[in-house]
Formats: sequence, structure tokens, C-alpha cells
Amino acid sequence: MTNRETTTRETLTRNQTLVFDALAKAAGPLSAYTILDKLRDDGFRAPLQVYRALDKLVDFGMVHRLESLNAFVACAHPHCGQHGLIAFAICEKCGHVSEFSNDVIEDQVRGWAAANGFKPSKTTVEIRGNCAKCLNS
Amino acid sequence: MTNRETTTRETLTRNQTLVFDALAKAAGPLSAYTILDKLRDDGFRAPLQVYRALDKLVDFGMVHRLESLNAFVACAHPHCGQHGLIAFAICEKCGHVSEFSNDVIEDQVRGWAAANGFKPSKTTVEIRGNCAKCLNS
DNA sequence: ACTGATATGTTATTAAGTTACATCAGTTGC
DNA sequence: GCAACTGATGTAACTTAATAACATATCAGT
Ligand SMILES: [Zn+2]
Ligand SMILES: [Zn+2]
Ligand SMILES: [Zn+2]
Ligand SMILES: [Zn+2]
Repeated sequence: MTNRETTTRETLTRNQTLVFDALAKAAGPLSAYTILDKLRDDGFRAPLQVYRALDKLVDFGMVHRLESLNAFVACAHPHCGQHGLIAFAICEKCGHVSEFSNDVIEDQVRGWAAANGFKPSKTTVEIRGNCAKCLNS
Repeated sequence: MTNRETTTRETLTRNQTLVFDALAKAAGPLSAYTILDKLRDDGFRAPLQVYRALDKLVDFGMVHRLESLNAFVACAHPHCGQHGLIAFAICEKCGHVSEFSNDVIEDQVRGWAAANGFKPSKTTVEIRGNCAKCLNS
């Protein structure tokens, strides 16, 4: 039970469900500690409860970690099966995150890796800036 | 004094010089706290001394922050002037980091941004995996 | 019921980064 | 010289992020 193919929403444990729902209904990314606070009423007491659930959810592909924020978002395409390379555009004013994939970038990464004998396991692409909405206000 | 054009190595302060030298002579990326430990003998006592120097060095383009590691590396091309988009390949076994730039990726990012009214300020590209050396050993 | 594997609860600790405030050194204007 | 300003530094306390260690609980398969 370690990948999205064999694990669906139905098989999530109680804690995983609580954490995923918190992320899914949030407007933007949440830090692990923010999630913890939101789940105090559901019995959460310690960071590890959140981190353990997040680890699995990331593993399942249902949640992504934003490295430049130390925060987590629910996947915007939870039913698309296995993603290729995913990029995130993060608005520094309103916190909104857009998730998209880009085959050209993926090819470039693969190309550099092949040329340099590097074997990639995970690629992070995060664009920080301001979203259209914030620029027009 | 906020960009690489008007600031050279000569104008670094004592603390900035110490931090930069620590990074420059390191084999791989260092966390702020690791740098602090290395500089205890030079009088460093508090994290802020390191973070302040790092902020400036990053500003000058002489040091890069690796978001997925919460760590810092000296720029591999410190004399190339202003960089465009930079990508990092990070070996998870030996810690070695390769820095390279890629115009195609930069174009793709610009393209997505233009199409979505997003104004990018900084783009992070970090490839985690294993380097050639580690794969052949 | 026994066993192994996974999930959970709890406490304490380490690592990363910031706030607030005091001091010091150089520079500009008088 | 001296006030006033600016940027750099020192220090303590604190918040936030993540992990280690250990105890329990749940459940499937036999
Ligand atoms: Zn996704
Ligand atoms: Zn915005
Ligand atoms: Zn560089
Ligand atoms: Zn390596």
C-alpha cells in the first residue's frame, strides 16, 4: 500500500482523512503546524500525528509539499493518476497556488540528467511571484 | 548596494567574508547552523549573524539557497554576472550539487506566466537524485 | 489466541528562522 | 569637533519546523 494506484480515498485512515480534508478545504497551502491547530478539536495533540499523515498522503500523490514554503497543498488534480513533473506558481501576496505540469521542462531535466549521468528521483519547480488577481487590485 | 553589478568581493564585510569563505571551501551545501558552528572560533555566537550575512550574499548573487534542503551553496559561477534561471541537481547520497542554467526552462516558465497573468519574481528548480559518481560505486 | 504489520498517542529534543533591543562604526552636514 | 543618520554587529529570547524514542492499539492472517 505505497502508491496511488492501489490506494484510494476510501482506504485512508482516520488521521489521514482529517489531514487531507483540512488541506482540501483550505484556500491555499498550510504548514504542518497550522494543520495541527485546525485538528486540535479532533484530538490531535502532536506534530508527529500530522507529519505521519502527510508523509503517506504525499506518497499517495494526493498532497504536494511546497519546498520553498515548508507547507503542503492538496493536489489540484487528484484523479489524474501518476503525475509527471509538476510545477507550482505561488503568489506571495495572497498565497494562492497554481499547479501545472510541463512536458518540455520535464524533457529538459531528463536531457540534462542523461548528459550528466544523473539519475533524478524528484524534481521541484516552484515559481514565486504575484498572481493575476493580485496584480489587478 | 543591492546587486552584484555594484558590489564585489572587496566590499564584503567581515561577517559576510567569513560566511562566504566557509561556503566556498565546503564540498557541498551547508545549513545556517552548520556555518555557525564552523565560525564559533571567529567569534560567531548567534544564528542571526549567519542569516544576516547569508541574506546579503544571496542578494549579491554569490550564494544560492537550496529550498529543498534548507541549506546554502556558494555560486558555482561567481563571475558570470547576473544569472537567468538556475537549476540545481542535488545528489542525495554524497550531497554534491551541480548548478546549471537552462534557457528552455526559463522560456517555459515565462510562457506559462504570460499566459496566466502571473509575474514571477524567483523560480526554484531543484532535481534530487543520485550523481554519476555515486551510481558507479 | 498468537504473530506480524501498520497505525496511533505522547514526551522530549533537535533544527531552522525571527523578533526585539542594545551597541558600534563610518559618513554626512554643520 | 559634534549631532544626526545609516548600516553593521552582538545578544537573548522566542517561534516554527521536524524528528527521535518509546509505549499502545488495531487488525489481518494463521
Ligand atoms: Zn498534483
Ligand atoms: Zn495573489
Ligand atoms: Zn550561481
Ligand atoms: Zn553523489
